[in-house]
Amino acid sequence: MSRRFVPVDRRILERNIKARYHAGDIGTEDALNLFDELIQVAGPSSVRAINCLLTVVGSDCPALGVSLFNRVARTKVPPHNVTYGILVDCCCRAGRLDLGHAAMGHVIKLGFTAEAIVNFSHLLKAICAEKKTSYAMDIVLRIMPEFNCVPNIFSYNILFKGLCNEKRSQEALELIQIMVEDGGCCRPDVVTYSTVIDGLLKEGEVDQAYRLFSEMLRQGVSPNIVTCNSIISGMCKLHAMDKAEEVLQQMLDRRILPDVTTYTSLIHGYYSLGQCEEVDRVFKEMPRNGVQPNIITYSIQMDYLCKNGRCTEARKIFDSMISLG
DNA sequence: CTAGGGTTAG
Repeated sequence: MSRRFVPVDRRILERNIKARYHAGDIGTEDALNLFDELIQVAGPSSVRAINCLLTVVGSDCPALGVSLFNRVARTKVPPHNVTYGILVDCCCRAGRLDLGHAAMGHVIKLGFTAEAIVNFSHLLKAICAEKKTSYAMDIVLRIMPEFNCVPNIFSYNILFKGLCNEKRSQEALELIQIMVEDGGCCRPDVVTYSTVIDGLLKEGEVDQAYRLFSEMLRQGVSPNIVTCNSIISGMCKLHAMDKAEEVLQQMLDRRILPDVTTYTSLIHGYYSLGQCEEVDRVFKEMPRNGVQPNIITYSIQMDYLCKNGRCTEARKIFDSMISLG
């Protein structure tokens, strides 16, 4: 019998699993049943179908994903690097960073490291979540290169998020400068800048945040609606309304249409400064850009009115909301 | 088949 002979049953099952996975048509229960079925007849060709099933189960219940992996390990199906990637993610999300490290140990032993960039990302994210970003930085800057695994922008962006979460946005700024000056393949992108600008604003550094936003534009990195809303919201919370308006203007210049979140942030900011004329101006501007207030916008408005002895006006808005549905 | 950022209130 040819070694490349794959039993028909197995092949049909594998093909069926992959097709259903790509159609988004496998729930956790289905995946468990299919796994039981497949594992009976599984061979080396089954690993991709197994990866699909592990992904489904693991994203719903990481601990169950780990136990399925252990069942795979007892068969004659050698896991791929990707299988280990799914495993690392399951371990980390199950709160078992120790097992995540152990799984990476297997990846290293099996010589998968050069292609294990995503596996490292899962681990880095979990390490940063434990506020051990310095350790994550050591992995990115020293350990990964030692294993010929070249860190990419994802690796760095995980570090940036970790630094900002630890209120170390100054170090994040320095790292951005190093990446820009290096001019290599790993330049800061929209996620990098958005993350660090957000971190600076959460530390109250309006001027630095605004400077970094300008730097981002100068570097030719385009913001998106999500980026802008984050910046505008942060600036409004710090009562830097002039800066928030400048960012709004930059949005309009770049044909990024403000949405209800953008305007609601501005309205909240102006109310908190007691600048009702500005609030009125924003309310008038919204429909001109095709944006309607939502329940949050009205709640902010009613909150302000009630706290300033204008309950009758608030009541009118409340009633109008009902008639607006 | 596995990876990164964010937003409006109370």
